[in-house]
Amino acid sequence: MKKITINSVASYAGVSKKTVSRVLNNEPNVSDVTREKVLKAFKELDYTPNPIARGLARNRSFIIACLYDNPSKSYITRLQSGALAACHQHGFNLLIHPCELRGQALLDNIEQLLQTSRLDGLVLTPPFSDHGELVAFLRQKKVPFARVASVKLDDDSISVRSNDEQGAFEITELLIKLGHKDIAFIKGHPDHSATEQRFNGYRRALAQHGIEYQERLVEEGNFSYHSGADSAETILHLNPRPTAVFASNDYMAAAVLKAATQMNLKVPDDIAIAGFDNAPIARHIWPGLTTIAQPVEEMTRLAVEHLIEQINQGDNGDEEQQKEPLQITLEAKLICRESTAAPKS
Amino acid sequence: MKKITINSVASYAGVSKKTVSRVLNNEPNVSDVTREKVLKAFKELDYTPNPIARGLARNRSFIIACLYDNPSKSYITRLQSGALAACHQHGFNLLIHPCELRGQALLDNIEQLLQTSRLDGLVLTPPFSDHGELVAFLRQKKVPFARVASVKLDDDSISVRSNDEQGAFEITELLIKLGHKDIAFIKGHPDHSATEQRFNGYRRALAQHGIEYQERLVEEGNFSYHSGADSAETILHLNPRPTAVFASNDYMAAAVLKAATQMNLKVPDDIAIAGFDNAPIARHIWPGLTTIAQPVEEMTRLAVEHLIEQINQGDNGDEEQQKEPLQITLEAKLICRESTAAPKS
DNA sequence: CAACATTATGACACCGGTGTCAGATGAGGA
DNA sequence: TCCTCATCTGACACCGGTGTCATAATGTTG
Repeated sequence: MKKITINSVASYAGVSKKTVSRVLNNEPNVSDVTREKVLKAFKELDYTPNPIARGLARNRSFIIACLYDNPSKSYITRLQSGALAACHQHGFNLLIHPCELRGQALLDNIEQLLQTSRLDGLVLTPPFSDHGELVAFLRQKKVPFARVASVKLDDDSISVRSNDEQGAFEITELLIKLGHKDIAFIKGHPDHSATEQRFNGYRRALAQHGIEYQERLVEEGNFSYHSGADSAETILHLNPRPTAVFASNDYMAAAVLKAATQMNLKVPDDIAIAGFDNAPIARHIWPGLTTIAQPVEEMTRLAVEHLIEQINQGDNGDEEQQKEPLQITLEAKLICRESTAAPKS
Repeated sequence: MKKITINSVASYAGVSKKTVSRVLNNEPNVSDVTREKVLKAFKELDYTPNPIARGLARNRSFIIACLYDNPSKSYITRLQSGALAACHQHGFNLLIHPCELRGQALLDNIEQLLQTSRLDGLVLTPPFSDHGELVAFLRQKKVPFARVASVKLDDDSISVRSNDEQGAFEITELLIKLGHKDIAFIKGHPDHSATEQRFNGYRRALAQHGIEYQERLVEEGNFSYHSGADSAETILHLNPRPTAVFASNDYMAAAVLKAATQMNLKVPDDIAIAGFDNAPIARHIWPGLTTIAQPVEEMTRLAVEHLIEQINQGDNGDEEQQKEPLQITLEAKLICRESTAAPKS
């Protein structure tokens, strides 16, 4: 089995390389007759262009990388799956780049990534979406990028997010309407902008319903199960104990649930628990967690979709066509399960 | 900032392209003086070779793909992380390729993947590790591949696994030693070879301890939480009810735990539960699941490591150096948590 | 010192595509 | 009929590396 190159096709169809290339790229100025001949040759020879050669000639790699550092495996795989969907649709491939670094080491690492793989673009996911230095660095290097779940919408880059603040508001409001007044809150990782957003939603709901904000009810977490367990330890021993806990994600909520169960507290009767993200664990435990579902795949898919668009347009002439800011906010959805109910007394 | 190519370096160092290339690839026949000059030029110009051009010239892409279809997100990310570690160490990049297809559609899909990305090699993870047609297809196409967690060790390909049969044996034996005799078993997905292995371990433990195998205690699952819930429904309503349930993975075990809790059964007192894989959920729920931990990252890392070795050697002459079969089995480890104890009565 | 082996280096073609530009072809207008 | 212009097409250089081979420089042997 010998390799089929553009030359084979050209001689088979009786035209020049360049004409084959024209057909390949849907360029204008090819007569219908010629086009048909070439397309026929494609079929009969079962030709597939070599993306590497094409990449060399066009100075493109058709590769996008997805940068992440997130404790939630389900979140990561959902990100990946959305990114892949968009990539495949446009003939791109996806490189995954988990990265725990921060500061200068992060920039060095990314620089190396850029150098060694000649990426066409980068998808930033939390907590990198709002990493100021990194964003500035990429801008300076003129590397196209898109941000998923970022908050700072004050510029012209591509950004797709869901409404964390609103989600947190709704879940807090739900608890309030059930009759809870002492609602503990566990914050997420300070690097993630969602952390602030969710906290803001919590406070807005309290304020709007005339409930006083109590600092004693707020714990610092970092989105990991472990941090949730630590926070739970503190919260569940408060006196008086809050009647509800809203954790900034489901892993931390699951940790609260486990701790409460170990203390023989009934959930939701003795203490109501709510999470965020609708991770698989939210429905794998008993009682299932009331939480907020975000369209993670869709967010990433859209981000990559627009990123590829930008890459492709930057490609053909016109230098800096300066699209208008492209910022999309999708809705998050409240999901009620068994972990929330009215307080017992 | 202009691009630094091999030509810039060559003229800067006052040598030819080819000599630069020689230094780049650590080829022999370069005098120390020349080598130093070139290395100095690398440093001063901050040169990084273009992997795409190199790929074109050598007909290599420096890309490996990881093929998977697994319901467990944590398993997937662990696979990825092991594969990435090995890839990065050798200057390769990793493409992820989740794939739900089977039969001819699967082969077509892989063929397309090969065509469009010009992979250098493929890592097969369950359930593809033991997919006969796929393996035959890859062999015929002479695409290097390595298998993770495969069972059929009857040939010369690279394969890294852990001892599922032994793990299942140990966990069953643990239950038996605690005093359980009626131990239910939930099978995994029939496509995964681990399914058979774990079942074999279960039966061997029963046999070895003189406990009669009861078909009524065995349910068909598919490794998903949902299938575990279905099986649990059946098992927990058996009469007489078994005193222990061993599910082929942690998700199904978690489903059993949830179902049992909903039925007001105490775990482990009324019913003991064991899982397999040591997924995060095993320690995120209460009571924590007794389970088997496998070195998933390490398995994949080793597989990729050897795959790259094979790719690199196939590269330089000598055609078909026919290494001896490379098959590695790592140990799995029993982890005891709170979900197992002696039967109550 | 001639004859030869070995090492070091560069010229040049090549990998498989794309960009540039000049020339061929055919339609429409004077 | 001749000229102009728009549409097609191919020759050729180029992307940034690697492989092949010839040749120059050096070392080894009889």
